[in-house]
Amino acid sequence: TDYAQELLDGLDTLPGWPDAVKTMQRNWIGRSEGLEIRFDVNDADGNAVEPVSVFTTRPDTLMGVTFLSVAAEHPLALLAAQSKPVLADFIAELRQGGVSEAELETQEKRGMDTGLRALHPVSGEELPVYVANFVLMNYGTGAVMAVPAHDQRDWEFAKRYSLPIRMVIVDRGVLDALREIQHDLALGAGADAMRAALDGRTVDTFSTASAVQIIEGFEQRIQEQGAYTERGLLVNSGEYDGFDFQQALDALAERFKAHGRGQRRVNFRLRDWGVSRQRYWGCPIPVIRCEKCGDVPVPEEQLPVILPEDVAEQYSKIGGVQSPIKADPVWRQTTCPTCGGAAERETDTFDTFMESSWYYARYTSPGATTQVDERANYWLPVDQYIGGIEHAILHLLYFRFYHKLLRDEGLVNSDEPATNLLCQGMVIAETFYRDNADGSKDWINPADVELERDARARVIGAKLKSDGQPVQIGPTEKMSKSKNNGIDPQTMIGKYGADTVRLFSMFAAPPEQSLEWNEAGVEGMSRFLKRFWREVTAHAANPDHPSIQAVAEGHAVSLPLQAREAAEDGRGRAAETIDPASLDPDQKDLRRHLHETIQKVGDDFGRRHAFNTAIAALMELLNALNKFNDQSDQGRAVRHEALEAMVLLLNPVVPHISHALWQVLGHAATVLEDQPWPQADASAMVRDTLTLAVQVNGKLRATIEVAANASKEEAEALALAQPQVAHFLEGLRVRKVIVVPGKIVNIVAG
RNA sequence: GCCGGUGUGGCGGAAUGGUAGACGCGGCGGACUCAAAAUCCGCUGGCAGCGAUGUCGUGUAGGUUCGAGUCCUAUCACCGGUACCA
Repeated sequence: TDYAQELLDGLDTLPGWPDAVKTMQRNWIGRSEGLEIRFDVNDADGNAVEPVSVFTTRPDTLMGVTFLSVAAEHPLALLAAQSKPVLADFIAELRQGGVSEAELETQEKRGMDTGLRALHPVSGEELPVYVANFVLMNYGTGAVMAVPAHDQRDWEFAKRYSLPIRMVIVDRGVLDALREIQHDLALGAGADAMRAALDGRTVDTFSTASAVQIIEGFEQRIQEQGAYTERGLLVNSGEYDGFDFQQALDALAERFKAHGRGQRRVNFRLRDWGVSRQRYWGCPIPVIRCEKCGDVPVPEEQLPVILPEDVAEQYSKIGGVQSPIKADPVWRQTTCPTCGGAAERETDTFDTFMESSWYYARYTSPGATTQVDERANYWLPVDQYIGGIEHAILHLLYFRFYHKLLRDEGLVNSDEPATNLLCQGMVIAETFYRDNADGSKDWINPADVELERDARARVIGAKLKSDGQPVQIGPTEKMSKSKNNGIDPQTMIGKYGADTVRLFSMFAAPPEQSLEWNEAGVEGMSRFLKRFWREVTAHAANPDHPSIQAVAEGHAVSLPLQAREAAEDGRGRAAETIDPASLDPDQKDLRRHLHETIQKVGDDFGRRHAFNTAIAALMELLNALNKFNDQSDQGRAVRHEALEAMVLLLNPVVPHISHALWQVLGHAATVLEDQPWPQADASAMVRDTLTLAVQVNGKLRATIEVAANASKEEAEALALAQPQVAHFLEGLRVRKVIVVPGKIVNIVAG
């Protein structure tokens, strides 16, 4: 918690982290500002006992406090329980229950009166003190001031135990109504002071009767339907009437400071990290307990402390649910490193997050004899960290916290452990099963199942390949042994090759989404790579292809057969160069398509991390190349440029095939990885004409081709001249035409 | 409960306020083949229509906008986290 503020502020220095993760961490750290206020407390006989402090973010509701709630472990609860057995039983019962936040928050609100009475710090009124199951000892002070009119949880509690609900916050309309009544009263009584309360305004919006109605309606809603939790204006609060939130906060902070009864305070939801776990696996906490010397760290030369390995045997003796090293009477026995007397080892182990919090730093310093060495500062922070979104809070917060610890120990010199974070999804797959007679299920691997479809290609059933009998279709879920829906990547790699499997993994979904495994999809990727291979080798087999040069230079590269034959015929000649000015429209189109693809792939890989759309763009380009049968010199030159660029663009995803094809394209002497990343040529992307969508009242009615430099007026005139447009404008008057250059013409008519 | 996310054809998904369904899978039809596989070509959101085309359509209900899958409000379902699963 000492690092809470820094962990919060550090999030603003991480533009490369997903906003969802940063938002979750901010909420988890949960910084809130408010007041800590001390309430004096009397016992049932009216004698003063220890006072209680509460933390509140809503001091403006102070005059609406009708009781106090404390956690079951709170000292006041324990004090009251001493003389009240039924309360002691209740507290014991609450401690039995679950401790997780989800359990505490969803269970029914329950409580019990302690019999103690807190004194309101402003009014002096006596307020009951309840033990409540929803108050947590480790947040704030373990005690809260309950304002049922303006806090929904307190409201539910008050309803259940018939405690008063006192309205002290209203919206502007209600306050005005209240003032109207006071104004009327003041006139009747002739009291100038009341007139002053109106801030000099003349209020005649309300009659007294309607004002009463407004106030009663507001109050009734609170009493019957639930708390009003918005910030508003204070009423029923004596000298603070009419104040807004900030005024009330400032006034009360001042007042309590003067009386030594409270102060402004920043509170964090974040709790300290309890690093011990009562279980066997995990690193033993290297501490020895000595009756004489207390807790003594295990000396460095005795590290690491090794877990016993005969636990299976031990376990059968122990039974039950205890950690084997806790139950083992022998393992713990040792001697005290300080006094040499008999002592016992700590039997708790570390939370496994202890190791996952700094492994990345240790990885920079293999073989180091200290935790990390100077290599850490060369490599860190991590440029690109990748992990599942399920780690958004715990691991990724411990990770950041630990880095700051390492920094404060002088082991690293950066503030944050990773510059960029990508949260990837899980791999999921379909599930299939058969019901057994005893109600259990036999899960069947998707690879053994064949799907049945109706005429519309919808899946209507599934059957086991081996016996042809039907199986049930289950949900698509995270791959697991228990659901038998796992696919061994090695089997897939053996069948289709590593490139194909990688390509599918990148294509099936954006990385942050879950990826649905589907063998037919993998086959599709295999088809794409085969088509690409054929496209390149067919191009290379052309007698005019530059790869011939490679053989001529004596490089014994493994060219595809056709290319090799062409090469050995000695028919090679130098590559044609592209003359952009002499390209025909189809050649220009292909070249523009190529350079637009280069731009898109670069952006998708580098900025958007949208590998799936980058691959889709390359598939489109291959489809275009496939239709491009131009065998002229310039046609081949354009194709050659496109194929080389595609090989380079695909290299990060399919390194093996692209490495081979790079050689096929005539680069026997160079390595693909040494080549610069392709750059889009702006001049190749220039368009002569653009296609605009034409809408009438927001609905698409036609498309038009306009010159790239056409004016808005020209586009508008052409749009209005379309027969389809005229048809839909019949009987209507054109009111407005919106032209968005390069995109759309929208005709608004009515 | 609270915090974060997701919801689009038969399926995975695309669309960075401007032509919804790119690309892939599946399906249908055709070519090649003695045949099958592989490969290639064409079609493929629903409804109506021979067709041109029209119309509906992005969980649900509203709203903002000339224009909304995209922004806002409410709501439903599902997924992740909720501090001892890691």
